[in-house]
Amino acid sequence: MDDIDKLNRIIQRGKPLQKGEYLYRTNDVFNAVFAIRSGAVKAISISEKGDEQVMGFHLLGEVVGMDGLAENIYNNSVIALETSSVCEIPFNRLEELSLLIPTLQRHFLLLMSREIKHDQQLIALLSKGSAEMKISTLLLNISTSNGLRHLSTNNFTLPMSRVDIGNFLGLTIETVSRIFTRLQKNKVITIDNRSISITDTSALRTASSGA
Amino acid sequence: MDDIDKLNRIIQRGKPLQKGEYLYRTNDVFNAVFAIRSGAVKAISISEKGDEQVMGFHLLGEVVGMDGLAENIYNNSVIALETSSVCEIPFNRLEELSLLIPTLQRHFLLLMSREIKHDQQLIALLSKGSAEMKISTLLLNISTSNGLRHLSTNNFTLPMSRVDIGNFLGLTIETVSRIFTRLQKNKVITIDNRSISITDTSALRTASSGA
DNA sequence: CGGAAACTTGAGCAGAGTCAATAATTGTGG
DNA sequence: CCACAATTATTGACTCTGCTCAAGTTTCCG
Repeated sequence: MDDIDKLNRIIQRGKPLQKGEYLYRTNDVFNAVFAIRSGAVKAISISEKGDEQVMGFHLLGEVVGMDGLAENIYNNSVIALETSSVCEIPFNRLEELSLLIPTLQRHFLLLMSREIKHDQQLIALLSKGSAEMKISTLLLNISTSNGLRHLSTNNFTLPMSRVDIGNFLGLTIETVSRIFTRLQKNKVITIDNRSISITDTSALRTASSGA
Repeated sequence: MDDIDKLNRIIQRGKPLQKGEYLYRTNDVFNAVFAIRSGAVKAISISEKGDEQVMGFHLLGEVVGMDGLAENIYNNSVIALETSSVCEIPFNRLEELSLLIPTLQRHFLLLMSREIKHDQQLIALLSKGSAEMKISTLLLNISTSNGLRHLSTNNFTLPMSRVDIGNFLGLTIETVSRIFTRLQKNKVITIDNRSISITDTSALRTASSGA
């Protein structure tokens, strides 16, 4: 794994971001992508009318910043939801490197197309899903992501507020809250503020695909 | 423009697709992207439950098939909405070529990131928008796309059915129909089956951003 | 021409939004 | 470390947008 070695040499470990700090902002010049090493961030875009749209949450292990690649400026802003540390991967140096490591090109294409796939799943969810389906799916996604990083799939703390969840899924905070209490009443989850336990995964899975 | 020359040499002009014919299907092996030369197509994906989700419409001048690039199989299926002709751009030969034409690499990244941007606008629309906003936005998008190709921005024929529109925007066909008649009553558009005239563009723009 | 598919329109209903009041949690300065 | 303010979350009553069900009309196409 010599390639990994070379890669490691150009990665910069940045200082941790505090909650609410920006990793980058819309229209900043694109010069790096970032890997989340700990914590969690949200990506947002601002509409012409000035209101915020949450485009996604990114947890430990995920890579953000690809959205700036083509036009050389970031399309979204990314904000820390909690204290988070990120690795900066400078892109100009990465481009030099891709000449040496042909697989790297392909790797980037893969990252981008994964993003497209992810966005499209979200489109399907937003287009068809009830409030309960949306929230159940979000919980399952976080659970799955945790699984990949060897964290607990059944007990975790939500890094984002109800406002962010509602904004992301196209729901009001009241509805988000009501769905959480409903899922709890139905013994699918246990939730206390932001700490959540999935008590019946298969029921949650059923709910996420339209009871 | 020698590059364009080289490009032209590897493009294949295929036979026209008839309405309802597939350009490619989900899980087909990826080997080309396609430029729409005339007509219109829709991209769809099928959920686990077997129902169809319209992921987008692609009109004259657009490029489809990028969704297969990373994993070497197409994520979506693409179907002709009307008789359409497409150019096939074989990817393996394009890859050889990118070595000769460095700008081509960048061009592909641009196409992909444009797709991401587009998807994200759709996410914002689906997440926040009322039925009227959704439909107005769709009409404006078609109008704009026509403008780019030097077609009429104010009078055109919708290539897709109400079912497809509803499916795409997360609405029922009844709602689609009602919104059309409402926009007509408000003198924003004139619509007769699939032929549509935008009579008050600024009103339509207002409607699209939330009256 | 006739049947199927696509579209429109209406009446009633339900899921999610709005408005409003309260409770819990977090953060801050004394 | 406590008290108070600010933020965040819950819950209830009511409203409204968009869905369902149903009937009728128009368009398409063999």
